[in-house]
Amino acid sequence: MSAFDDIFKLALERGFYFPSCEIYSDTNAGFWEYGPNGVKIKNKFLDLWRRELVRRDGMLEIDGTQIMSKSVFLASGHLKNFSDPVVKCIKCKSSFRADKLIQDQAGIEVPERLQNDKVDLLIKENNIKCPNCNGEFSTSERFNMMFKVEIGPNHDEAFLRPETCQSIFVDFPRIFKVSRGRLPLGIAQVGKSFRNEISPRQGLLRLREFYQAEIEIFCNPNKLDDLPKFEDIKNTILRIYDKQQLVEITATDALEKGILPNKLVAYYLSLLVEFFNKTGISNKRTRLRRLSDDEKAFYSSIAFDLEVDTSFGWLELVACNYRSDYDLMSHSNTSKTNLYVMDDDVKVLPHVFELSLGVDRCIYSILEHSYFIDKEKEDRILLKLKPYLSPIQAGILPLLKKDEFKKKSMNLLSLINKDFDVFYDESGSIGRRYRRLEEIGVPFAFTIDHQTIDDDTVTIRYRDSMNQERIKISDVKSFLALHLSID
RNA sequence: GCGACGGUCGUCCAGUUUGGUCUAGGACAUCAGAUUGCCAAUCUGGUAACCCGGGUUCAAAUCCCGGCCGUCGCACCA
Repeated sequence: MSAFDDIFKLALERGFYFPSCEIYSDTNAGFWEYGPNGVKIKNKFLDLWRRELVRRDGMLEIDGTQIMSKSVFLASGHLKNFSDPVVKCIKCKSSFRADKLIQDQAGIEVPERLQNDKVDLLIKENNIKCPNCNGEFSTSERFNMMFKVEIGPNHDEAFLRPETCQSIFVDFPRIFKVSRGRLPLGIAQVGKSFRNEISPRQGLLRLREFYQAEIEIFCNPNKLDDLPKFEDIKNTILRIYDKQQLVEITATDALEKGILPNKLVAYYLSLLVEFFNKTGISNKRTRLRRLSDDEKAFYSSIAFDLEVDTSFGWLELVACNYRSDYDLMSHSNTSKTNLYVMDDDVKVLPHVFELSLGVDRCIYSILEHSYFIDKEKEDRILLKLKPYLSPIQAGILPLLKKDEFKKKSMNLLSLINKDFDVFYDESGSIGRRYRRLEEIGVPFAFTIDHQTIDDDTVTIRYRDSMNQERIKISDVKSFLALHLSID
């Protein structure tokens, strides 16, 4: 059984995530729900992201709408780049851009918005055949990854955003102004994005509706090395993969050797790495992969992917793109809005460095890297989640199902359940209850036993070591606060 | 989207070849009770499923058709 199967089974059995609308048979692939435990991990993961990136760097967070107007995507290039007519050979199944074929074989210029039936007619009239096998073509289809929606009684065209960052770009001028922003300025956002993937697969790894946590750093392109806060991360170790080679190198050395282009990129990649070091994803199984020119997105001049090693191989978790002024320039032109800002008395159109994180993939990776089977102890399954990411932080377990034990348990529960995610369980043997807790990653269990009745102390049982020690009930709150702290 | 294979309690599996005691069975999980009392104990009892729609038939989990979903491969993945 693969690690993916183990996690998938655990996710279904313990309510981390599961297919959307699963009681109906017409549910579509690529849509998944987070159950109670999944939501708690996701929220805690995002809290960590905010702590280590947004607050640490003084970024501003916004929450934009998921439906955005057509003009946004005219400017962003999404409409243009994803409305190509595609035909498929019936015989050999190869796919081709229909407009390219018609141009190549018949020399006819095909207008971009030509309707599908007209495209099909052109193919028929000009007797265009598959260049591979000379086979016939199917009727043409348009692949646009964006979901179209209709607004109001006139069915005005709008779209579900295929990436959250467009909100940040279009909101930039107001935020910069009203927040009295200064370059470099990070604007962050967590939210849903939507892509109509052709074949979504593998649970949370490829979704049609998914969470992104994106950061756009707006900067002065002439000051990419003028960054005093670089000192904070100059010794951060980065694992950079380029041209089939992995180097482990400090941020400073990476700059000096020209592996990273400037201090701004080095700084934010370092913050990102320091954040991931706190997620429980094994540092040795991550890398910053430099993308080659033919892999990069059309808007990107420098691109690194933060990747993690999983049972599927290397998986992209964060796309880090230097988007230059591509976005602000095109939004400025399309909307006819001035997006220049003042930086030290000089007017600049800011450049953008982006850290675009796929939340769902991160959650999966954290689960996979936390999953252990303890062969010594009857194959006990445990999720060694960081305590601050665990969906439940402590279990409260009466050793006996007797009234005085239950009463003490309830007292402890009400003492801490507003500040922490805790779970009370009296069902089954004490060993079984410990196992149930560690399977969802609960790091601590407090057991109310005979001695509790005498002296108001409880047993703490640790998930990873299975060790036990005693603590006063009055100290439980501070114990948790201490052991759930991040640094 | 194409091709191959598959879809049965929460999970894993038996049953489908050859339609009929299948009123769908087991294990684990779960719930209740008893017993026990610090690492998945035992006993008793319970809850719980044939992916959806249509067809063939006296009779469909089983055969046929369509759809949906899943795994793998191809293609796609700004």
